[in-house]
Amino acid sequence: MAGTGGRPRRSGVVSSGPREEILTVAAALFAEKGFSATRMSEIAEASGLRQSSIYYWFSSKDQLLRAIMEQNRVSLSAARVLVDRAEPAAARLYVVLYHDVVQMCLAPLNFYALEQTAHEQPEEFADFGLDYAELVRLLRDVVAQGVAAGEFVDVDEEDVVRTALSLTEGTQHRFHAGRGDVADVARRADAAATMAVSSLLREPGSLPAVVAAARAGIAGFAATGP
Amino acid sequence: MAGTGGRPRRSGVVSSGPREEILTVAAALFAEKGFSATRMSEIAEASGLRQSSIYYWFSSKDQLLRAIMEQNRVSLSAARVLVDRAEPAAARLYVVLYHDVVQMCLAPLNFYALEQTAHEQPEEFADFGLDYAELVRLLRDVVAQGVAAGEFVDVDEEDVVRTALSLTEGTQHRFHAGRGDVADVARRADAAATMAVSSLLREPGSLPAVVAAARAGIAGFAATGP
DNA sequence: ATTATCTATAGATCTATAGATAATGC
DNA sequence: ATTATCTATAGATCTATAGATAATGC
Repeated sequence: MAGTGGRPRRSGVVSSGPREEILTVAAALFAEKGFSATRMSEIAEASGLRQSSIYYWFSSKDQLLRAIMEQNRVSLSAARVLVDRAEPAAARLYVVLYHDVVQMCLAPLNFYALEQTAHEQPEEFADFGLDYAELVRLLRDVVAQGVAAGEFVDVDEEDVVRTALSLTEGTQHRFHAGRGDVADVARRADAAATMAVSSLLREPGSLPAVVAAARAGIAGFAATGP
Repeated sequence: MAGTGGRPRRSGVVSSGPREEILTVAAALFAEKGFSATRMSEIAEASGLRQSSIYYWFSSKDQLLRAIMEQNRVSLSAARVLVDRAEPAAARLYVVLYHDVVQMCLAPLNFYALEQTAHEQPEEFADFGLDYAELVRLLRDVVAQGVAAGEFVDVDEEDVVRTALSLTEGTQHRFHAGRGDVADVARRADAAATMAVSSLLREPGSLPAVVAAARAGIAGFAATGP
């Protein structure tokens, strides 16, 4: 990509792939200080560039955020696959919530920062809200299946799903806000998924079996297991 | 306070207590758009004032935020009182978590917005972090008491407390982000506290009794019951 | 000739201050 | 005389553009 031509940087920093580097740096700054409070000059400095050189790669600050969000789309793949599988609902719910935390923690940008921008520019970021709605729908089905099968106590599925997502989101926030250690992600994801699932189990003693089944499942769907 | 003297506003809006009104308006805007992205001119316009008139009441934008945070200090009173009481740990934990959600939801400013500013200006907002640490400590004690008494399954107290607080914080975020209806706060607080507590109970069937005991307790400590 | 950077700066904010103005109270 | 507002604006950013410059590749 790079390495061919171009005036040398004043900072002396050599980059292979300035575009990716700028995205990484910008995501970290947006997450730390917020989109609006982050200056293009700060992104440039952290990238070893002059302020205006960022505009060679991205035509505006908004486009920069757009590019980060595309990298960062919260995937629904696990939920989509698992909603129709035969495993117990508890194990499937665990897997999806676990994934949700891992994905948001490993993403460069705090989910809430992303969400706020989507809220400010609804037309441009409409797909974002659609993904979220689909995740809610899929999880509601899984919870309903668990209730129907007698695995879960009788609950309002909508409430439970919203609460569980508040938990995964709150967990990723605490991680990002505290400059969390990547080695910690699996532990936090497990804690969140365990809390949500075991609050639903009619039989608390079945938790170890649920987690074991879920881990077998996680191996099939995720890069990072507990 | 007001009503005495002063040039009339160009907007015609009459205010008794401009200071309080500005704080309310500013908190709403800070929560919605973030501190940095909110302009003094927007706060002024929403208050029926001209931009520079805000400075008659607050010497700077930072002072405005400071004043909001002081109004908004997350209270530890319930936790402080309950840590030493004789009720079952489950009921006490429920009460504190319930309160935590209610308080953060009813506060004018999203807790995370506040936390971010505290993070940016650590010297000025040191008390904020101390309050949080105390809450963690108190809750850890309550959970440890529940485990020792056999009410709760055997867990890592630190993990559980951090996870439970991620849940209450995530819940208030979802509330503030969604322009939640105040009538909904009790329901959300109950959902969050219930999820955390019932994930710990050794005997899930005891949940109704726990919630009943907690409600009796809530009446004693809070303005808002479920 | 192409690529990637730089310097310089126009134009658009945004915060905060200075000083005028229009009420009420004495 | 005091209070609370207003208008006007200085000064400090901050984004984005224009055009120059210094590499490599042909």
